Formats: sequence, structure tokens, C-alpha cells
Amino acid sequence: MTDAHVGLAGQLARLPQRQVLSDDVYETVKGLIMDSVVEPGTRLNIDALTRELGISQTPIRESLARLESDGLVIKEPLRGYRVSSRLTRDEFDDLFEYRLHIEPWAAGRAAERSGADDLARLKAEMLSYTDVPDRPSYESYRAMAAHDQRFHDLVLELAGNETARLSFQRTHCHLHLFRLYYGGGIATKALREHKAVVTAVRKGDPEEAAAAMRSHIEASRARLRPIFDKSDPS
Amino acid sequence: MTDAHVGLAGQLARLPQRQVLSDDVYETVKGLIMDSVVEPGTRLNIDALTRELGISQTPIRESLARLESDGLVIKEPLRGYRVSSRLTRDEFDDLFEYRLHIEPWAAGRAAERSGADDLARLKAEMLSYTDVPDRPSYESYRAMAAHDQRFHDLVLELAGNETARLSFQRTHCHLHLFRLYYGGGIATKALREHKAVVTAVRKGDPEEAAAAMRSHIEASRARLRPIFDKSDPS
DNA sequence: TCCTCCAAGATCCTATAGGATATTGCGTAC
DNA sequence: GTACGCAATATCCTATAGGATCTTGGAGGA
Repeated sequence: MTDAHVGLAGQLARLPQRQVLSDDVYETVKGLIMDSVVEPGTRLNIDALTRELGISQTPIRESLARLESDGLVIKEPLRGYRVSSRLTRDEFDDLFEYRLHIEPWAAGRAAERSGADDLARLKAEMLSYTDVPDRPSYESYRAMAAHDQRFHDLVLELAGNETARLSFQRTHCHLHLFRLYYGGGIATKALREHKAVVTAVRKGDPEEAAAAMRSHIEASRARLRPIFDKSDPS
Repeated sequence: MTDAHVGLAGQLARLPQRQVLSDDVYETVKGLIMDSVVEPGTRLNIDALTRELGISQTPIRESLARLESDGLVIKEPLRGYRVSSRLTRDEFDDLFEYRLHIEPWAAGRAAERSGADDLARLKAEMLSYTDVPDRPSYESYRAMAAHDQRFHDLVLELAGNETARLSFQRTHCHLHLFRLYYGGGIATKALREHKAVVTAVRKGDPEEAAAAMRSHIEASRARLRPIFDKSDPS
């Protein structure tokens, strides 16, 4: 509401947005964790990071503080930071239970509220990732992961509740799930399920949208759950 | 699960917990914001904070980075930090819509899952704040606010879904609501509504628990909403 | 063989100084 | 009277150095 009057100056000033080292470091370390370059439990040495990145401690400390707030690293006072552990089976179940509670509801809200602009954005997002390569590669996996994250975030945004959206974003669910497993063959199915959600939203049918989203999340859970059954016997 | 085997040494080592300046600063600034000592929009000058608190910049910068991650302050690169604005009417509505979606569900889950230990904890929390003073004071308001926050957090914990609990905590809803309004006369009603939730949880009746929580949140919304109708004409 | 103690090393935490950037006020030109 | 440009100030951002703490390795004694 206040942003509605910023005008041209405000928009130009927003172009460079945030050109601070802290943010670059934040994204860099986040990428390292997401791509499993650093394994869970790895100690993140501040001095080592200053040498490797060629910058001072301050921006690194700020980044790590934010990453801790996100739950991606853990701070042990006077000992240092460690990369937080991967999802346990319990946490995995919790996460999907939470998603099954939030996302179908959000999809239903999106179906009720979406106007022409919103539908256009959905369509654009769907078109942004159409090419499913024959053989799975790391690059295509990352592209699919990014698209999946944007899609689910967009549904939350279209639901029109910023609190719910932020709350969902802060679970960093996609990041945690991507850390879990990196492999091909799931893109095609997920895309088809996404399309079912979009179709329902376009029709403006809340119940169908919610049902489609529920099916998608349950299918996603079923695809990922075997990871635990073969690795974590608890 | 891993913590189950730490033994005495681990527990003793945990006693001092976190004795770092950053955390003290974090709690201090958080308190300043919550108690409306610093108004929304106020610039938080790092240099000034170093002088007032008598410490160096580093812990302050870490605290502010975490507070920004929490959404309590806003960082404007090369300009400084500002205290984020109070809830708008739209954000207020979003927040309560979100709570109405999450908390009754959590109360129902708590009713299904709670064992004797859990019920004892609920009872203890209820007993921790029984005295409603005749005339509302700032102290009693703070006590009631803290109890209210603990109560709702406990319900989320008893629901047995850590993801949902963290996600809910990170809305900082109580903090934002307390910033909104400071006045007496709501404690008695809120306590009575809390008791209704507890009664249903003790009976192990999910639907009654969910209904009681829903009533409580709706009543809470009705108590707070007039603030907007008289101040914010949007 | 095991335990205790001590010292060296590494790491984090804090403090201070210098460079870069944005804001503010004033003077000048139109 | 208004608008533009420039300089001074304040603030943030970065870098480096010193103090405090924890961990690790080995030596001595029971």
C-alpha cells in the first residue's frame, strides 16, 4: 500500500537491490548445502571461509547468523558452525503432513481468487520448464528443482495470504528435500501433477484444486519415502 | 533420539547454554521492539548501539541479521536497519486466517495424541498464570502475553509436528499482536477460552478441541480488530 | 593399563581503524 | 523563487589485530 506511491525513483533504486557481500555469501553457502557439496555435520570454519572467498569475517558471520535462523546450520557457541543434519524419517513425515495441511488449502484459495493476471503467471511458470530431457543430468535436476519451488511458492502467493506464504517458505522444504535425494525420472510425473493443479485453478474449482494438490504431495511423498526405508531402519 | 544418550556431561555442558553477546543483544532488541520502546520505522543505528550497549559491532550485526530473517527489522543496504512496520489491516486478517487454519488443527491433533505427561504440562502452564489482577498494569500485561504465547506454542508442540510448530513460531504472531495493542481487560476472557481448549484436550476429543481453539482465535480477532477500524481507515 | 594434568594449537569472539556510500545543507545560476 | 551542483557529515561496510575459550596431543603417576 505504501509501495504503491514510490514511483519511478523507487523502482530504479530497486534495480541493484542488494549489492552486499553478505547476501552473496548467504546464497553461496546455501547453494553449497543444497548441492550437498558440504555434507551434514561439516564444520563451517569462518577463517577458512574468509581465505577461500577472499573477504573479511563480518559478512560471513552475518550470513551464518541468517542461515542459523533458517535452520540450515547450527551454531555451537565458542565452537563454531556446523551444517545441520539431513531430514530424519520423523521430520520427513512431519514436513509432508504440514504440506498436506497447507498446500491443498492454498490451492483451493488460489482457485477461488485468481484473476486473469494470476492465471497468466501460472501459465508462464508452466511454460518456463517444458523440456524434460531424455537422460537425467545434474543440470536438468537443478532446473526442475527450481521450477518446482517456484511453482509451489506461486500457488501460495495466489492464495493471497502473505503470512501463510512466508511461513511456508521458511520451512525451506524444497531445499531439505533436494538435499535428500538427487536423481532423475521424477520430473515427468511431477509436471503432470502440476498441470492438474493448474487446470483446476483455471477452472476456478477450489475443491478440485485442493484435491489435485493433495494428490501431488502424496505422490511426491511416495516417491521420496523409499529413501528412508532403505537407509534409515528406525 | 540422539539426545537420549548424551548423559550427565552433555546436560551439564548445556546449562550455560549460549553465553554469547549476540543472543543477549538479540533478546534485548527484540524486547525493545515488542515493548514498543522503539516505534516502527525507527532507524537502528549500529554505531549508536555499540555505544549504548558498550560492545563492539560484530554481535550487533549478527543480531540484526537474525532479526531481519525473523522479519522484525528491515535492512536497507548502505543505509541501515529500520524497525519493521506494525501489522496493517490486511496483514492482520492474513495472520488470523492462517491461525484459524493451523491452530484448531493442532488442537485436534493434541487431543488425539496427548498422554499423561503432556496433560500435566498443559495443567502446569495453566496454573502458572492464574492471578488476574484487578487493575491492569504493564507488568500483568506482559505476564499474560508471555503465558498466552507459551500456551499456544505448547498446543503446537503437543500436536507432534515440529515443522508446523517452527513454521508457526516464525510468524512471531504474538509479538506482532502485542506490538499492536497494550491494554488490560482481555486476560480473563482469554483464560476462560484457553481452559475450554484444555478441557477438550484432556477429554481427548479432537473436534471439540479444534472448535474451542477456533472460537478462541475468532474471539481474539474480534477483540483486536477494532484497533484498525478506528485508526486505519483503509 | 588407565587416568589425570598440562601445554600447544586452532578457533572463535571482540575491538578498532580505514575506505565507500548515501544523505544533508548551502551556495550559485537561471 | 526555483532548480541544480557541490562539499561536508554521518553511516555503513570491510579489513586486520589482539584476547578468550575450547580441543587435542603427550607426559607423568597410580
